[in-house]
Amino acid sequence: MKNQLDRNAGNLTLDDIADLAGVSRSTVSRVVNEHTSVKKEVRQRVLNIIEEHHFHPNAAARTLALQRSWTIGLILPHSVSTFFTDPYYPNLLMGIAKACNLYNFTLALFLVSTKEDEANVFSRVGRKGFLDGVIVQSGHHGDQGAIGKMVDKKIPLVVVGRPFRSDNVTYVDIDNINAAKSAVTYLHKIGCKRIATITGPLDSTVGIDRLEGYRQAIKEQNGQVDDNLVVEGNFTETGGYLAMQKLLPFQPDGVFAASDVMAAGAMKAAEDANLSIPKDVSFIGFDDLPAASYGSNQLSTVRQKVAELGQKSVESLIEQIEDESIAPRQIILETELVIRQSCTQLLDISPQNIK
Amino acid sequence: MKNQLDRNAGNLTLDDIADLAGVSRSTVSRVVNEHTSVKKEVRQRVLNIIEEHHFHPNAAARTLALQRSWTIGLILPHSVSTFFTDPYYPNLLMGIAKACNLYNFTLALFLVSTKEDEANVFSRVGRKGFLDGVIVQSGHHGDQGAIGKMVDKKIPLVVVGRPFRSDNVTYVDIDNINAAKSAVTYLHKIGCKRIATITGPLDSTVGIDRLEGYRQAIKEQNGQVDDNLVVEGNFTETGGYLAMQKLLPFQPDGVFAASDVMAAGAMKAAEDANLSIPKDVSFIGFDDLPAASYGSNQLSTVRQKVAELGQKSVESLIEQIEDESIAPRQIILETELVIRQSCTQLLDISPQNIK
DNA sequence: CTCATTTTTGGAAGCGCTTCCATTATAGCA
DNA sequence: TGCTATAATGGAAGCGCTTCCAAAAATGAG
Repeated sequence: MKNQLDRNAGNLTLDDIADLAGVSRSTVSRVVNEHTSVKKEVRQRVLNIIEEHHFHPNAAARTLALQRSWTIGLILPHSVSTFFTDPYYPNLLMGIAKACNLYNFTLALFLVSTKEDEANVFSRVGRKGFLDGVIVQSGHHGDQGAIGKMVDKKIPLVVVGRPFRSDNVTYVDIDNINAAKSAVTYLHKIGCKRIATITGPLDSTVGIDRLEGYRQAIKEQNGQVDDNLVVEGNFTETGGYLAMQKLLPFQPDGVFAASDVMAAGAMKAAEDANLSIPKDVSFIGFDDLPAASYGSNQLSTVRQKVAELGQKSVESLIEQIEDESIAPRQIILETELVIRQSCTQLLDISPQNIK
Repeated sequence: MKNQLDRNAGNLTLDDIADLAGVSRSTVSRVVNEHTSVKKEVRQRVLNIIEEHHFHPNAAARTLALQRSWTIGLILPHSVSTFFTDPYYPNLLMGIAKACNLYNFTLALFLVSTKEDEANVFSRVGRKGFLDGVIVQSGHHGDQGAIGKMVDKKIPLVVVGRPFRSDNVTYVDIDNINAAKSAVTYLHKIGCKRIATITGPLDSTVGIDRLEGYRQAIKEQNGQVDDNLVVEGNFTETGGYLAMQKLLPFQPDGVFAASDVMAAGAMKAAEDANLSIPKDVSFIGFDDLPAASYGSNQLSTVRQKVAELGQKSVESLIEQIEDESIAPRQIILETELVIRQSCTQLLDISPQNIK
């Protein structure tokens, strides 16, 4: 034992500690795991030695014995362009990472861009003794495969954002349709007659739902949806800029963009075309990024608490990990319409005018 | 065995596969690990069964036996404000994640904000059987503790960004001093007489080094450093905006900002003060974010390849993991001055004018 | 058709931990 | 003081894998 000890100092095992404390391996294990059945003095003695030698039980051995790794996976199937361009992801990541810290879980991050990545990642994620559960950022058609596999393998799973096939899957999301609807309705109330929208990618549920909200709002105000006023964007600033350029010939006086980042691009395009905001055209974005709220032309937006989305998904996942029999459920978070200078002001802001 | 098999279908072990194939556990292990000493037909038979049952060896057991987890940790000691505000982090993350995919490593992400997090995270990171090595994003004084501990514990380590105490530590960085110097020198060459700088936080090596580059450039052009023209920023857009407001009274005609994000804020402030860019004041940023290069007022900048920084750090870490005797070394990546419309043009762009 | 080599294979130990079960020490009660 | 009930401990098996070592099978040379 001493031998072992010398051989790789600073790399003790339970046995080493047991020797040092003059007790058995089992007892040390009990101390580490806070079992009550250890005599006070013994417990203290062992604890001291552990402290003194900075002992940490080997993670792999623990995982093997307990079939629990205290690690959760986060799969971000990112279309490269938006990951480092739209603060949505970093925000989500922060929320998730913080929650992991809080509950003492480790976060394994998988950024998936190619088909190859996907196969690769899945072969690792599917492996036992590695992850206790998985969070998938979803919304694209392409994710269905991955999600299906998790469900089949009965790996505890939470999806962020409504997936295309949402039966039998726990997911966390906001009510995109109504959130979008309220923004467009607001534009109508302040007098916009030609309200345009720059949508998200229409192969994603977010894109589809926010457009649906726009449609519903227009129809409810007895309007016709004019296809010229609907342009598909891709959640990038450049995309917003280009989309706005397409819209300009049709002279919109209000624009609902499906993300703040696209709204920022669109506003630049409007300014470059010498339009004045909000006099000539009002803007509402979506997300409420920090950057939206300073400088001139502060952006009106639909606030969603992305970090909270992340936190809830972690919490819900942990629940599943701890009780595998929990039934799939949906968690829908609140959003809030935040009006700033990018919209002409509504004079009478009584409640019935806003919703 | 059959019993075992039924009990939890889809969760086979080596033994199960061995039974199914009519060979021993050892043989299956050899097949999985691609040892050559298995007879062709046997290997194929085993492979088929593995395929058929979607067998993946248990990760924890493997880690325990081999003392290798194929997982690396990334510690981002983020000051909350900049993580989801400056695309630097997402970019770095992307580079690292991609490299991990490439080499079939898993990435464990630790976002550290509070002291409590730090202790917490370290107790997990320091544990054996969990991570093969660690990448730390550094540059702040606060990181020294964490870095020191890794070094003490002999955990393979790569630091991104020059740490304050860089002896005995492998790190990956760019030459911030010279990069900043070349930007400021360029401003001088195009005729700016009152060149200001918005620095990064001055408790970070990036902040310090880029300021040092500014200083050196000014001095080399026989200038005096005017303290009124040096304002500390915090790598946020709002920070850039506020810093520029402080600079305006001193009428700078050229501004070097230590990040694109701050430059964007600063330009907004200039525009809000009715200055014209680049006629009244030229700007150079740092990073070359995608957003820098579109719309009006395209930003000149020092391009650094952040994703590559990430990739190199992974590669260097893997080298250390595979050969623990490798000596600490520094890897310095190239930067490039990219001139766009935010600077008045230099008519004669012959090489000697640029550097 | 032997016998010595070389390939292939199976058995068993070991990676470091948890936990069941049996055993010993302690306490409680008559 | 002796006996039972309880608290505290140690031993051993097991989590699922790799790999050393020895045994068995296949090969080739004489």
